[in-house]
Amino acid sequence: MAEKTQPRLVEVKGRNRPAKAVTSYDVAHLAGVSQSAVSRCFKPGASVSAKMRARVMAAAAELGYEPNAIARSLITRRSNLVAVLISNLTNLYYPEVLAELTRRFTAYDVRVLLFSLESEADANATLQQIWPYRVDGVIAAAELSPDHVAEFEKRHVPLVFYNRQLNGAPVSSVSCDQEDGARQLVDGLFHAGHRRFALFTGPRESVVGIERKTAALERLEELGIDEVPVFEGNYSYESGFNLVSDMMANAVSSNDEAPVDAILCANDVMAIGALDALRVDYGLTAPTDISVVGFDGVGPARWRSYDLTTIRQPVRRMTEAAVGMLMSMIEDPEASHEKRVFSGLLRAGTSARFDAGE
Amino acid sequence: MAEKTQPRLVEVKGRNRPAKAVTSYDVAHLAGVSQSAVSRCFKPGASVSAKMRARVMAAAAELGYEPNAIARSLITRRSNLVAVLISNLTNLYYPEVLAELTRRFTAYDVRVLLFSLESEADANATLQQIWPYRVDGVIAAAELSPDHVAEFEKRHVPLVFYNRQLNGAPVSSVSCDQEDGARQLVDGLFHAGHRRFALFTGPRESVVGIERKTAALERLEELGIDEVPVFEGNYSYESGFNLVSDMMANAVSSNDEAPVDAILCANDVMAIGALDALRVDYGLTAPTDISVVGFDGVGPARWRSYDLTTIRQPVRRMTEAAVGMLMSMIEDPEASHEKRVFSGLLRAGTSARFDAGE
DNA sequence: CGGCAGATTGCATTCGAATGCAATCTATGG
DNA sequence: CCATAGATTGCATTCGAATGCAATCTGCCG
Repeated sequence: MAEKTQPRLVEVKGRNRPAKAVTSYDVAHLAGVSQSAVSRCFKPGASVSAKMRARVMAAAAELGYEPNAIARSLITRRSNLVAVLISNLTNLYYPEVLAELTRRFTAYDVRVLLFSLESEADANATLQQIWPYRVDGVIAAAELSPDHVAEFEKRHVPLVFYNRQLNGAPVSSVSCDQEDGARQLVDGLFHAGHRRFALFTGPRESVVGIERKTAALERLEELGIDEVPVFEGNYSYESGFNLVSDMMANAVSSNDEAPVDAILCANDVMAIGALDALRVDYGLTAPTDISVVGFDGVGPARWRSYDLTTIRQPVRRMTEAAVGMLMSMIEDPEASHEKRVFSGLLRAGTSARFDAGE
Repeated sequence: MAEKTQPRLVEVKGRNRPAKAVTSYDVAHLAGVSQSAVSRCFKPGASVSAKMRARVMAAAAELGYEPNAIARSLITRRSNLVAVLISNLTNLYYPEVLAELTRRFTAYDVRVLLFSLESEADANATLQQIWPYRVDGVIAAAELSPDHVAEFEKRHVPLVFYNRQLNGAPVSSVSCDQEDGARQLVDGLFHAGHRRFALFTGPRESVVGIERKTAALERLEELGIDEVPVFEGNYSYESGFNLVSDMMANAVSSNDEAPVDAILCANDVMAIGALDALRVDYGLTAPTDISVVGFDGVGPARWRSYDLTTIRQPVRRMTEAAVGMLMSMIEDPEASHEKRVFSGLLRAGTSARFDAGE
């Protein structure tokens, strides 16, 4: 019966030619069945007799057959690929997120295409690279413009933002409650007696940074504290380090002590930079002389030299939510959008005098 | 002339159906040309008249056409995808490598499929996920067994190891000269007068770790120093931290001072952990009381609390080499294998008394 | 104006797997 | 032993772009 299939398979694909990969036709030929049978054997839940399955699998194993995902994607219109956009990978916070995301997508048998954006301008170029691959969905831990988001709509590509928003726009997102976190930090510092605050913010364009900053300032105002000096950084160690001297220079005059007693940093790495500058350049140590808090809960926040008081983002739960949300949007494109916001967990380290409870 | 093309395009693909993406047929139809013409317009260097190109591009723009990379890959047998395998992403060293790799591949118009392996056992499963996608090549910053490598050979998938080897096996690789780095560190410490060394190694299975350790021990022996206590860690901060007490407990008795005067750590993060433990638990600070050196040159090594003396891996050059090597293997599958080894650069911090020599 | 080389264009086929439909097989019941 | 419903299987087509080949067009020269 094997003779029924076309001979070209045998002739053209000897073991001497440029090494074409094994196809379902090859397997079918060897097993003496049709190509569709082979295809069905590799599709869960398809109608195949035990005998057939055994023959086909034996042949497939013998030839080392692997279904071609490219061909499959073409016909099924499902690539089983998702794109993950990350704005700047060297930010200590993202590797953990990325690792979790890939792990979870793998569980769904979905592959991750990684794109690392260096700037807003990259977004355009990156999207152009994504569309041709017909990804099933996208997770964006990077800023996208409303126009970009509209493109997703138009192309019916599910999109889930990770820690980003697009103000009122109808998009799905998973994020950490930055405002709540900022309030927790402010409250704890306030209760512990701090009254002279300073803010080290993220870069002007960072939405997350703005949320943290705004919430902190609002809360401080509610507590009757105005006139909070704000210094703009860029999430880097150096910026946290350098802002300390800016802050000191900015101080009115008081030579006797630090001009502020608590610094709220936009992220952990800046807090770490600030702590170092305070100690190295000014001989001030936390929490005795001054309090410093961060945000994110990255690994180094737990290093003993810093032991930051910070808000730990629940990365596990957030990534689980993001992946789950994207997958269900892929399954059901009609589903409506959803925003899930997770509260951060306070991690009380020793970088600040802090009083969490009532 | 548009009437010449099949009408099904018009009928089936109205604007009401489940939203199929725009295809080259749609563009061809609108422009009144053949599908092949459209295809040629999107292929650099194809034979197309200016007039034709203009018409097609106009139609394509009007419809928002994006070539389908999946379909293209099927026929060209080139997916323009590469897989990057990374053994454990949360190791501080890898995010930088990963960011560089994606950046460079992007320049070649190649997309990166990311796989993060958590253990050796994952390698099998991961490879199974890779084959169906017919990636053009793979960069492995993870251990693979000879059997795995044989699979690459068999399937003619170019493979470049990043900081891994497979003893004598004929594979391409890019790596940092671990031995040389270890020697530089030993020499510098020795010249500065250190004589009582200890080693904090990476996990037993880590090839890189073994190289660093072996080279250090050999060099020490050449310098007449035997009996070097070796403690096994796992590259983590905690392991570096904890090994300090192991080391102290292991010391003969001398209560007066540290049992060793120089610790060679397998990577920066362990060195950082060690520095913290020494300071916090034993009141010893570097470089006065003891010297600690790391390896890699990750960002936190430059943080002022640590300011590590370490070997900085030339990540830029290494990733450039890896990407270039893989791309040329893809272009020319016949090319022979190549190993490129880059020397690390000594970064002299203040975590060690150190004399780099003439 | 005829002829010819080179440039363009279209036709038809191909890549490899999935799937609707029809044909065939199997098991069951009468 | 036959009919019939349900399970299997094969056939033929499809997904969307690339490309060898042949047909057509252009421009240039004599």
